Amino acid sequence: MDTKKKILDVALALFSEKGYGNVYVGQIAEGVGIKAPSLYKHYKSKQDIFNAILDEMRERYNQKAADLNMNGNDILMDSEVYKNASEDDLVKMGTGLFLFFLHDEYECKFRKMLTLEQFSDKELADLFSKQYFDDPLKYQSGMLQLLIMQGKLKGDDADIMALQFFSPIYLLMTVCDRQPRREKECLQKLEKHIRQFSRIYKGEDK
Amino acid sequence: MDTKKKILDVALALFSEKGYGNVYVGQIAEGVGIKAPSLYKHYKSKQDIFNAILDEMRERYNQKAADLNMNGNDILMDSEVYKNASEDDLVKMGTGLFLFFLHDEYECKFRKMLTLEQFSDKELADLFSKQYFDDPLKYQSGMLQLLIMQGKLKGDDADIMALQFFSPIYLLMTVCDRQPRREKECLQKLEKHIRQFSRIYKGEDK
DNA sequence: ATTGACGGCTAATTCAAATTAGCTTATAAT
DNA sequence: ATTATAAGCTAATTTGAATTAGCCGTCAAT
Repeated sequence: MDTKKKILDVALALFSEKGYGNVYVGQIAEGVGIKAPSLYKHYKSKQDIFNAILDEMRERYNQKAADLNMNGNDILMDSEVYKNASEDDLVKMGTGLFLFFLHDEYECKFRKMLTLEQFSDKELADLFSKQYFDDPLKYQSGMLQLLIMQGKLKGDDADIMALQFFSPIYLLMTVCDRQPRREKECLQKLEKHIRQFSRIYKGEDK
Repeated sequence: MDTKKKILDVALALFSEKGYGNVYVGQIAEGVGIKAPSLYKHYKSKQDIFNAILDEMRERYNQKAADLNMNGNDILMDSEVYKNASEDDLVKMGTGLFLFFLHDEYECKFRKMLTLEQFSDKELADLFSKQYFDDPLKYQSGMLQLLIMQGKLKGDDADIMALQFFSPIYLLMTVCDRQPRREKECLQKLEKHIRQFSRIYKGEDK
C-alpha cells in the first residue's frame, strides 16, 4: 500500500485529535509502521506533512463543491424529495446529511483539525469560515429561495432562514464531535428542530 | 502588581491563541516581564499554570451561574424588558449579551482556549459542552418557557425554541472569534435573526 | 541588626523531538 | 549483469524547551 498516502492518513488522525503542536513525528511513524527518519523520504518536514493534508482537504472540498454545482441544485430540486417536500422528507434529508458529515472519515477529521488550528493562522481561519459557515449558508439559502419561489415555503429572507436552519445542525454536530456518546440525543433534537422549522415556514409569515 | 496573577493572564492570552502545546514557558515569562525560571517560583510546571487557569475559569463560571440563579430569572422576568417584550427590546438584549461575551476579556479567551483543547481530554470536552451548549440552552429555555406562560410568546417546545434562538447567536460569535473583521456583518445578521425569531413566535403556531 | 522568605537572575541540566548522515536491500530499467 | 532509485533502518546530531541549582537583593518581622 502507498506509504506516502498512509502517512497523511495517520497524521490527519493525530492532528485532528491532539492538534499539530502536540503530535510528534515519531507517533506518526509508529502509526504508519515505520521509523521516524523514514518519514523524511516522503516529506521534507512535519510542516510539510501538514501542508499536504491541507492541500488534500482543499482539493476534496473543491471537488465536492464542483459536483454540487454541476448536479446539486438541478437534481436536488427536481428530485422527489422536493416535489413533495413533506416534513418527513426534510427530516430524512437533514438527518442523512448530518450523519454523513458526522461520520465520514475525512469530513470529520478535517473539521476537527481545522477547529484546532483555526486561530493559528489567518488563512486557516478564512478556510474554516468558508467551509463551515459561508458556503453551507450560501448553498442552503439558494435551496430555500427556490422552495419559496415554488410556493413550498413562505418567507422573505432566505439568508436568515438558512442561518436558522443550519446553525442548530452545525451546533449539534460539534456536540457529537466532542461527546460522541450524545449522538442519539442530538439526533432527536435535530429531528425536532427540522420539524419545527418546516412547520414554521410552511404556512404563515408576513 | 501581582505577578502570580499576571502569569495566568499572559498564559491565558497565549493558550487561547496558539493552544497549550504551541506555547513555550519562555513566551509566558517574556509577556510577564520576567525570565522563564522565575515562573517556577509561582507554579511548579507549565501544566500547573494551565490547571490554575482552568480552576479560575470554573470559579468565575460558577460565580456567574450562582448570580444568575439568585437574581436572574426573577429580576429579568420582572424587568421592563419583559413587561413589554417588544422586538426592539429583544434585539437590544440579544445584542448586548452577544457583545459582552464576544468582547469580555475572560469570556473570549476562555472560550478560545477551550475550543483548542476540547478534544484533548474528556473532562475538557464535558466542560465545553456544559458552558457553551447545555447551560445556555437550559437558561434560555427557562426564559422562553416563562414568556410562553405569560402569553408573550406562542410555542409548545421551549427546548427547541431555545436551540433555534441560541444556535445562530453562538455560531455568529465563533465567526467573530476567528474573523474579527466580520463583526459588523455578524451583528447585522444577529439582529435580523432575533427580529425574525421574535416575529415567528409572537403570533402564530399550531 | 539579624533573619528568613519571597521573588528575581544566570548558569546548568535534562530530555525529548526533529532532522541528518550514511548504510542496506529490493527492484526495475538499461 | 549492472546500476540507479526508492524506501527502509540505526546511529548520530542539533536544537530548543522545560526544569533545577544555586546565588542575590529586598523587606518585613523578630
